[in-house]
Amino acid sequence: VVPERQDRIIAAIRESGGRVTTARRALVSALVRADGHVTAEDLAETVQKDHPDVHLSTVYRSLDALEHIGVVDHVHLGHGRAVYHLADERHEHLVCEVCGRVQEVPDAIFEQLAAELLESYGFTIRPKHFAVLGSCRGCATRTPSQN
Amino acid sequence: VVPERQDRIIAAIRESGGRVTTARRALVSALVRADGHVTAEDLAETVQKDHPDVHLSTVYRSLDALEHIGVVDHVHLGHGRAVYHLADERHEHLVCEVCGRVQEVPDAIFEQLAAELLESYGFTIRPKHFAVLGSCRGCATRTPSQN
DNA sequence: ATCTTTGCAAACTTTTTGCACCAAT
DNA sequence: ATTGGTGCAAAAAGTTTGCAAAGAT
Repeated sequence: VVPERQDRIIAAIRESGGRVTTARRALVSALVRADGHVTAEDLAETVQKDHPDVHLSTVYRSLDALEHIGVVDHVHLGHGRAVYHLADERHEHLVCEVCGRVQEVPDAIFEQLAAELLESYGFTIRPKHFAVLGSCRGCATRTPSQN
Repeated sequence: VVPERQDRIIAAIRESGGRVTTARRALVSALVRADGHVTAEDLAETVQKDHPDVHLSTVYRSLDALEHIGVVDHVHLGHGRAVYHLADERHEHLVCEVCGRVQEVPDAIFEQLAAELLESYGFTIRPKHFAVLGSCRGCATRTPSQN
């Protein structure tokens, strides 16, 4: 178990004036146990194993609340659902358009790009918000399937 | 006018076995005249000025066809609509999360990152597919509004 | 007691699809 | 004459919202 992180998040909810409910406790637990790249629906399913009447809309609303207090971030990996993860996971996503696999890479890889965009364009990137699409090692020669 | 590009695209449609219809001609014209960053709905509106009964679904289907033959690409700039542009525009998008402004930067900026990801992870990026989010010069100090 | 959060159902937004008709080759 | 494209309406997919009831402080 990873109790510290959960407790820290629960505390953050309380500090922000939010209330700690069963649904939120379960959601935080699901987020901490998830390996990242989970959709709201994934999280809802996990939560619903123990608390079957927690509704998907509650998950969305709670994720929104957690995002507002900086605990959670979400990323659009392509078409369809967004994926959510804890904000303290400092990594980016590489999404293979051929096989669909998602790989995490350390944030540091983007530092050079960030510096260049800042110097040349005055643009400060917040890279976590979007994934980098392409093809992974095994799929490099094949054509990316349309998405 | 920019007739060469239109003609090249029309030819490409024909070469791919596709048919050159009024709707497609108008769509290609709208794409060429657009400054990039146009949604399917933007394009539909432009097309409908001259051809009011071209349906949004036709625009989607034609964009899809053009994307299949490599003429068009689309990008998700955040929540909501995707934006489409001609594939021969070699640039990326920087989207400011504060003021919403979209800035184009040359592809070359991403070469170093591409090389690093390829060497370290065997990952070949297709960067055009997603935008880089962050804050532009004027907005750098302000907090990005939640999106 | 108060004020937030919840469950539900329904709305909403963007994109896709089924189908019968039309049009390009 | 074929076969692919089109308009329309309706479905899908993902997310948001209004409301009254339930729950946390």
